[in-house]
Amino acid sequence: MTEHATSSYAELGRHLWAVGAINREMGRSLPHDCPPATLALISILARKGELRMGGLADLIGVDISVASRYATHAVERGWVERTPDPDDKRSRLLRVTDSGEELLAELSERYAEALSRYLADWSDTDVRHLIELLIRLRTSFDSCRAKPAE
Amino acid sequence: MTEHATSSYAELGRHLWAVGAINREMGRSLPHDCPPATLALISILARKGELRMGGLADLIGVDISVASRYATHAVERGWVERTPDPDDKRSRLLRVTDSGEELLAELSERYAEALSRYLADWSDTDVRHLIELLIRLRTSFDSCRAKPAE
DNA sequence: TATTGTTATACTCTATAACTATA
DNA sequence: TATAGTTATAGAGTATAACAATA
Repeated sequence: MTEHATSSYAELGRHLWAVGAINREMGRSLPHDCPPATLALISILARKGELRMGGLADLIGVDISVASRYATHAVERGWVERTPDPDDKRSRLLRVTDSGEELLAELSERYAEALSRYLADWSDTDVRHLIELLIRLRTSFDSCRAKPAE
Repeated sequence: MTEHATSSYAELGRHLWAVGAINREMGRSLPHDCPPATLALISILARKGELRMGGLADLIGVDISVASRYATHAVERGWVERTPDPDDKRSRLLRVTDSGEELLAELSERYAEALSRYLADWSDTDVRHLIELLIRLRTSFDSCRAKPAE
C-alpha cells in the first residue's frame, strides 16, 4: 500500500474493532449452555475431523488453556469426545459426536437465520466478498505470526 | 440472498467471530493505560466533536454504563473533558482535549504501522473494500435495531 | 412518570503460571 | 530438558440493577 494511504489502516482497525459489538449481539441468541467459543470449537472440529488440543487452540485463536476449558465443557455435554492419540501419549484426539453434529446444525441454522434478517439487503456476492476478505485477513495474520523473525 | 445459500451466513458468522482473535492480538500493542475501548472512545469523539454519553455508547456499541466508566478513565488522564449540556442538565457533553488528540495521533500511527506489517501484501483497493463492507455491515445492524418492531 | 447518567455488583471471556505426564 | 495438556488464579471487558438528578 502506498505511504500516503497509511491512515486507512487505522480506519480499518476501528471497523474491525466494531465487529466485536456485532458478535456480542449475535451471541446473545445462543443458548446459555453453548457460548460462542464452544460453538466455534465444535464447528472447527466438525470441519477438520480429529484435532489435538494445540491445533484446535491455534484455529480458534485462543490460548491452549482456554481451548482446554471449552473442550472439557463440550465433552461434559456429550458434544465432543476424546480418544487417545496413538502417536503421543501426552495428547488426546478430539472429535465431534453425533450429538455435537446435531447441535451444530441446529445452532448454525438459527444463527444464519438471525444474521440473514440483519443482512436482508445483502446479495450473495456481497456476503461472499466479505467472507473472502475475512479469510484473507486471517491468513495474512497467521502467515505473519508463523515467521516472526523476518 | 437466495435460499440455498443460507449456510453462507453461518460461514460469515464464523469469520466475523474470528476477528476477535485479531483484535486481541492488535490490542496487545497498546499501552496498559489505554485499552482498545478507550482508544475507540477518543477516536469517535475526535471525529464527531461533542457527544453525550448515550450517543457515545451507541457509537461504541456498548452499554451506557460501560461507556461511562471508560469516559471517566479518559477524563482522569486528561484525554477527554466534560462540559455542561446547556439543553439538558442531566447530561454533559464530552470532547477530546489537545492531549487526547496527541495520544490518538500517536497510537493511531503505531497501530497502523503494526497492521500494515500484517497486511503487507494487501493493495489499497483490498483495504478499501474491506473497510466499505465492514461499514455496511455495521449500518445494516444499526438500521435493523432501530426498527425492531418490523 | 420517564429519562440521563453514575456506580456497585456480577458474569463472561481470556491469559498467566504452576503442575503432571510424556517425549 | 522440552513439550502437551490441565487446572487454579488473576485480569480484562461487559452487562444488569439500584440509584440520583433532571426532564
